[in-house]
Amino acid sequence: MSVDGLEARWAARWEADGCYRFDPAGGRSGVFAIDTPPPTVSGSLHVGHVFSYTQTDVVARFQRMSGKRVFYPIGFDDNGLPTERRVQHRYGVRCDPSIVDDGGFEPGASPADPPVAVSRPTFIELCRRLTEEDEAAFETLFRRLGLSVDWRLAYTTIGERARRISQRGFLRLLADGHAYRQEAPTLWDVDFGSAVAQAELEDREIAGSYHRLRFTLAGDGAPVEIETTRPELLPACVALVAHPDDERYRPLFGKAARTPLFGVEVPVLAHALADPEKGTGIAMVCTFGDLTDVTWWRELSLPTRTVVGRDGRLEHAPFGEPGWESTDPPAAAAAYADLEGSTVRQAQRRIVELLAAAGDLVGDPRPIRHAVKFYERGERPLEIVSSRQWYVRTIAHRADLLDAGRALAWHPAFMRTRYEAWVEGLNGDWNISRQRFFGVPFPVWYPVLADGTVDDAHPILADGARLPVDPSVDAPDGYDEAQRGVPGGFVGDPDVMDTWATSSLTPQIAAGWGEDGSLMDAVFPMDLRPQAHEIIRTWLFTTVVRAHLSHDSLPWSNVAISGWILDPDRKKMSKSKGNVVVPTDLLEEHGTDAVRYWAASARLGVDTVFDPQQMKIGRRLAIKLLNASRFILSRLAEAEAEAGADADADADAGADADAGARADGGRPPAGGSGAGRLEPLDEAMLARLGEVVAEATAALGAYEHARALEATERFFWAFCDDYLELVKGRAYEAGGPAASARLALRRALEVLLRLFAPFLPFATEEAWSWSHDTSVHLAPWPSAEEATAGLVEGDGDLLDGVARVLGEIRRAKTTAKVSMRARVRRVAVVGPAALIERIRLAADDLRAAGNVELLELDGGAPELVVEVQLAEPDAA
RNA sequence: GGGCGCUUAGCUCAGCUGGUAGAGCAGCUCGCUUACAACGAGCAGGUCGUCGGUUCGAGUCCGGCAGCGCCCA
Repeated sequence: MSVDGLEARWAARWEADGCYRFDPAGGRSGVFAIDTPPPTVSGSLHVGHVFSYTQTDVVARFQRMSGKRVFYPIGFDDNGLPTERRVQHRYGVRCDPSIVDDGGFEPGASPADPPVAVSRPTFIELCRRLTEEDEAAFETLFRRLGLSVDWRLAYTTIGERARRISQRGFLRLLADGHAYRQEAPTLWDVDFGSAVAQAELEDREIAGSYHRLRFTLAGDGAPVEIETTRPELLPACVALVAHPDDERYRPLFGKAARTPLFGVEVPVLAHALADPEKGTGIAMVCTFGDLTDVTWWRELSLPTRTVVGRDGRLEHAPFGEPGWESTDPPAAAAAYADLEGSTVRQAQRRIVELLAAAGDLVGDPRPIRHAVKFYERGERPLEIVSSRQWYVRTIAHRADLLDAGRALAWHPAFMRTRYEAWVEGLNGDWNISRQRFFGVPFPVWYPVLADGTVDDAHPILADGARLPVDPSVDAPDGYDEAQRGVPGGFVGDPDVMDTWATSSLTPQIAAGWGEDGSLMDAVFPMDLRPQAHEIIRTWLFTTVVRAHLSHDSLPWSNVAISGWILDPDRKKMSKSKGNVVVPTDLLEEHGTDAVRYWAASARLGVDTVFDPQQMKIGRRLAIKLLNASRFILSRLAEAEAEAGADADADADAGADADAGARADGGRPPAGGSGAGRLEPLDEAMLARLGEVVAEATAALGAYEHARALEATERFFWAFCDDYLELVKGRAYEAGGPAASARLALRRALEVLLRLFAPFLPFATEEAWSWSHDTSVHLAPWPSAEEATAGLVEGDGDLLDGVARVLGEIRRAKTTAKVSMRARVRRVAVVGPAALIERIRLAADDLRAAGNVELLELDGGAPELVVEVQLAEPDAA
């Protein structure tokens, strides 16, 4: 038997039959809704996708078989910066929003070099073109993987519906007072030219230097020395701060100090965040060097003197004018003239020279390594600039968000800690605007006043019926396009939303919140969010925020956190490390069920080593399942053929071809001619099977799919190795004992195929199809009672005892280096009376399976001891 | 610096509420047996990271330490 080729055949069949279509009719309680992660399509296909999406699919299939109507949509995350970067590299273009109409761009065979500037609409069109290609690749992979998603429910995060729902969601936040626009210090990546949110930060250790600078007190000219890693921000200095308990500086609080070079008088203030251990214990506050500066600036109500522009260069600073007062304006202006226009790095070198020349640099700069904030995709340290941005309130809801985290069921539970640490560490509201292009625009315009200035305070909001709108192309109601940018007219908000501002609405987008035919009532809040742990602070957190603010509920009741894939050196697999494995090759080589087996063997939250060996085991399991199924069914068919249409009890089971698809499947044998009750060994096997069903069902219900698979697999191998061998002979015969074996085999097969179905959808479907017309994936999940129905006793220990004796017989044969088929003259078994009596009930099967002539059972010993005496080898 | 997780056979991992260590793979030996040689049977292999505590009893519970990974500063 081969498992190759099953994928294409069954995937096509499932699609044609609409096997996994969601049925919206009926109540919420009958639905299991999954908020599937939309993969970032500009990223590469990755084994990680195969891994985590399989784990979710196992849950979906289990819930579907358990009678739920499974809402299992899929999306593709295509908006945002990763796509922009890919487009830039792929085609050799860059977006210049000042270009009005360039008539499009036809990419050549290779990227244009140097890059061609294109208009915003052209750039967006290129983004769409590329994401369509990417999405097709993902769809192919996911279909090949056998994900039981309803493809009719697919969405993209830049698609029209996602844009409309994002904009509608934004307008609703605004109406409810949960969103606002404000000029504020903003984390800024100078290369990308965009704001960055707290969630997108990462700390990196880089080299820097402490520079000791000499300030002077305004009154007596006494020196005050501070240390800074960013001397180039000296012209932006607005205060000095020391710890309130620091005796060295207490006398200075309230006095003014004068900056070197620029002669700007700044107050000396007290603040608890000043670290007496750091440097000289007194720090300069600049607008803005880091997030602590922002805190000081805000809490001490300091003025703003910005010098770093959005391009990362020092912009004009009008020393001598209001806000830039100096004791010596010409000298300040002269010093600054040397810095203006240069990058922060250049400015740092230059100002150190100036300070040294002026004698205000104390000693040499002292090299250190320190943690600096970077945008996670960026290459230069972030700057903090003052800019106008849209924010969503999070700080005000911190307590509620913590409660929400506690109300969520986390799998595994310890992952909640990540969420709580994040929420507790929030230091500002969520900045949702980005100065980029390929994203969802804000549905907002601003009036242009008569004097030509933009009236930011009175935004013009889009009407809900017009969504989605693009304010860079569409004119607001009551205006026409000719009024764009002219006095008395309007301008569009130039920004787009943070990609998480859209992704935080994936449940609402999938459910069509506010759309015609909305599924919200049927599927929201959803049951499950599967995702990886590194995006707890972004995707999970923002989704919780949106559901809380707009629906006053959790977005889902459960979250399943998958682990990472590690390479054999225990490093996270990633493209940059060059250690990724192409998943389509993997599926081709091992087969889908095999790869799924590997993925499903891993528990949630546990990082897992990429292990082709494990896939080989899965492949063997799938093949074994096909072989065992074929064997059992062939026995049944043969027996039926021989029995003809007579009253053999087996006819009952044989005719009951769809037992598994019926709620009352697996009935006990009717009182036919031969079978009053099942044989004790058959009952024992079914009793054990019942235990396995209970264990697997409980495990899957608790999101412990690996445990369910392990239990099922362990039973299955024992079933094949021992039970099947024991009853093989009997199943051929006629009469009650044979009928009992056949019924037990059929019932076990029916149950086993369904237990394996979520894990090995292709092999189980194939085997199931040999005796059913309907899909195993729509068959009811087996119950323990189904396995044990009608059992009189059902003593699992019997099976174990018999298996132990059989094992001893095998051991003897292996030790003697003879075939398993070799005859055994005598087997003497002693042991506890109760156990011996159980084994006696299966003595015939044991003799047949071991080819034993004489089986002696004696119940007078405390421990089970088996003595095996082989027959003389045949002369032949 | 604070926190979370992990550490069990050569490898990858199970061991849930404490009761004499498990699986698969790899290794070794054997067997073509009428479901399966892409298979089957068997053997061997571990002082459960370390130190201490609780307990009649600890891989399991508690604390310290070490290593690895991650999260947050």
